[in-house]
Amino acid sequence: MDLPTTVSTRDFPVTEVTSSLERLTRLVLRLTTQGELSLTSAATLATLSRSGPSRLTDLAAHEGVTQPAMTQLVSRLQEAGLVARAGDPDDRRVVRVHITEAGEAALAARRRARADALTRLLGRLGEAERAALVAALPAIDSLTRLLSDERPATQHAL
Amino acid sequence: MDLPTTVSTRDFPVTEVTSSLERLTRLVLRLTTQGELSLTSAATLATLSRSGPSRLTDLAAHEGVTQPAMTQLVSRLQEAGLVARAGDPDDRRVVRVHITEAGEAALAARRRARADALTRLLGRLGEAERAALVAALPAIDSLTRLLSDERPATQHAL
DNA sequence: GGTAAATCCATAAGCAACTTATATCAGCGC
DNA sequence: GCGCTGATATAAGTTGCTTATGGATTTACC
Repeated sequence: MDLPTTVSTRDFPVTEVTSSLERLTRLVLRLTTQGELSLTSAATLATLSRSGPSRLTDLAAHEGVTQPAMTQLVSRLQEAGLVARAGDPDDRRVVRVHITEAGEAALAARRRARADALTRLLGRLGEAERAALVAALPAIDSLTRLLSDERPATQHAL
Repeated sequence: MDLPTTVSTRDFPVTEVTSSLERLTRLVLRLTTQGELSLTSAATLATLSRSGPSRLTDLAAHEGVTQPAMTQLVSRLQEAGLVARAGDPDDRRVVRVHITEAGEAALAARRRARADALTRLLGRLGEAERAALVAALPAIDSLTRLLSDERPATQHAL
């Protein structure tokens, strides 16, 4: 497969990218909403699994939600037995949240389910499309990074 | 830039694709929630603009939400003056929803804002990344199509 | 070292955007 | 003209956020 060797910002199909991204977003969203872990729940569990026990405020900042939202999310996860709260002996204001074994298991199960589903789908794409997808991953991650950097400052669409 | 010439399903980095897609989804979502049109609202307006007046049930099916959800969404959009309801003279059970001029304007404004924001972001990617993104668009659209085809049948993750 | 300010978390109230279950009303077959 | 189906509406409940505020504890300043 060949790519255009240069794609300037001028002739970039901005509208197409936007609508493709939105369609994809809505699908991922709808598929996620089927009674399993929400996107934010899963992301929070993943963060806890990767970074270890964290304070509520840090989690909220990391996942891009307000602190009350994270308090509620942690409460829900705690009720489900997926995380636990513990006081910090050094600073008794802070709550340290850590993932439980059940939480790790739920995270692993979710990852497995998603990987399976995606693998099945990918099998139905052509070679070229798979390759294109892999090649675009760095760009997608760059976009994500740019977006999350810009977000707090200027509130802009997309 | 060179791509791997073959990427089999076996060695495809499924986990990376999944997490990249989810990060991107959460960002698009959060950026969308800032008081403008919701994703579904915008999609509905776009459908109305493209396909003309439609019945509620058809709209609901097209956007993948339940009929009551669409009734409520249309009511909200109507209150905002972006759509209007009209009875069908031939079949007085049906309501035909059509977009208003204000609706078209809102849709255009949203598109412009998103295109601008995206253009700005894309300017900060490298040439290679932009090219990779363009090249991946067909694959992303194929994925979207596969997902929306499969969804009603098997309720699966991602 | 005692009060003021700042920081961390929780609670309250409200909202958006869904869901399921049910009601209403129009058309249609027999 | 009765009953079924089909199109929409209404009701009630849920999830996952939001802003505003309060209580507890640490930090900083005089």
